[in-house]
Amino acid sequence: MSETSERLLDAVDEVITEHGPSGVTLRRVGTQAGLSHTAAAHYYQNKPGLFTAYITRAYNTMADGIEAASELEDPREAMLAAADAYARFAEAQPAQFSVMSRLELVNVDTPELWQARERGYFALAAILERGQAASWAPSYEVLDLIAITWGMVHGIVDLWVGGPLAAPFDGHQLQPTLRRLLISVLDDLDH
Amino acid sequence: MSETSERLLDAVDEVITEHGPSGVTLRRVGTQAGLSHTAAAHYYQNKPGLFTAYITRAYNTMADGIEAASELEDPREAMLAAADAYARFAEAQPAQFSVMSRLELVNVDTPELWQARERGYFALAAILERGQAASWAPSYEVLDLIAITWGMVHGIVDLWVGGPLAAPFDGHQLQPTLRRLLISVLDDLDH
DNA sequence: CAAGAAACTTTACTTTGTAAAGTCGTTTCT
DNA sequence: AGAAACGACTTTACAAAGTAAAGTTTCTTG
Repeated sequence: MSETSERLLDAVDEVITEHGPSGVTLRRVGTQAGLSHTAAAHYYQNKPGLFTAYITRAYNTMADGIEAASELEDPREAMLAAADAYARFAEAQPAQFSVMSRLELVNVDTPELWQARERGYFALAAILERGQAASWAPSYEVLDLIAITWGMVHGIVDLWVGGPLAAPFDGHQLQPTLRRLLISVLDDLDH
Repeated sequence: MSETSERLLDAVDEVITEHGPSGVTLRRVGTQAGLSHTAAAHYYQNKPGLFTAYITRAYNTMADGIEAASELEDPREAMLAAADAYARFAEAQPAQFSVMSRLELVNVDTPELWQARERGYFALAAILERGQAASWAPSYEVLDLIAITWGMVHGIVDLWVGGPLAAPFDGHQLQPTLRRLLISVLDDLDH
């Protein structure tokens, strides 16, 4: 990863922020980075290649936060911290969050991308496995716990950020609300 | 809604299925519908206009399913049926589901679109209000219940359809899995 | 039956993605 | 040291796509 190729990914951020995800053009990205209109294609082959790199970096950034959370000893606290990290990332990097799930923009057969996506999954699975070993919610399969918690966290964040949940929750803040809801569900799961 | 304008929206479906969401071009849609390459622009002004109409129709179709479910007497059964409808729609109309949340593709200031999006929300809210009135999960605010259940359903479906949950749940089917998980959570919420 | 409107198509122009070849400074080989 | 090769881009060129504007044909309506 050279200096310049990183700068191009930063330029994608700026272009998305200014013109929205579909306002991203290779030419604009190049210009934004202070380079020629073909610089992005030079480094990343083509537009899918650029998005693949951009989204892979986003997943890795997000996974950093989740992995950091997973280092907390208490699995319950780790889970809440992971959800916090998720919500914080979505709000801090809306440009990135808004395109992370857009598989049609990327080259789907890129190992680095899948690896980056898996990091968050594995970190979460580790937290829940520890929680289960510590007799927290022992009656559930780990896989089911992942689906419930991750699904809920992702779903609420996704429906909140520009989605149909934004209006009814107007005036509330995502992060504390998500935390409160997750605590409720975790408490209920744990009996 | 004339015959022809509907046919153009069907053509969008076919083009997405064949070329993916970013393979949608006005020219292709026109050709696919057996018309000229500017026909879609003629009916819907421009590309965002076409997507706005397409996505609005998708939300309405989905809302039909949820509203039908909400007519079941038992609120718990209605909730499960609504989740079923959600998952069934996502699997039956992957082309539509894959672009429904892509706000950047549409004209966001289109009342019909927001109306269509709200229909599902209101139907769900009605189910949960009835559930609460019937002393089902009475300790929760309706808004929180919506966030938890809808968030979980949407999140799982979204992470499942082409997302990172697809791999670990390989071999399972979305609809029964979702139903099972939702039942668990509803049972736990209801104590 | 004439006048206009509806339902498109044709033409034309601009933006964008991308291939291919070019430039220019730095490294490596002999 | 001088030539060859390479890296890091830029320039040029072209086809696909969005869209504005004007044209054509067919249906309505007075």
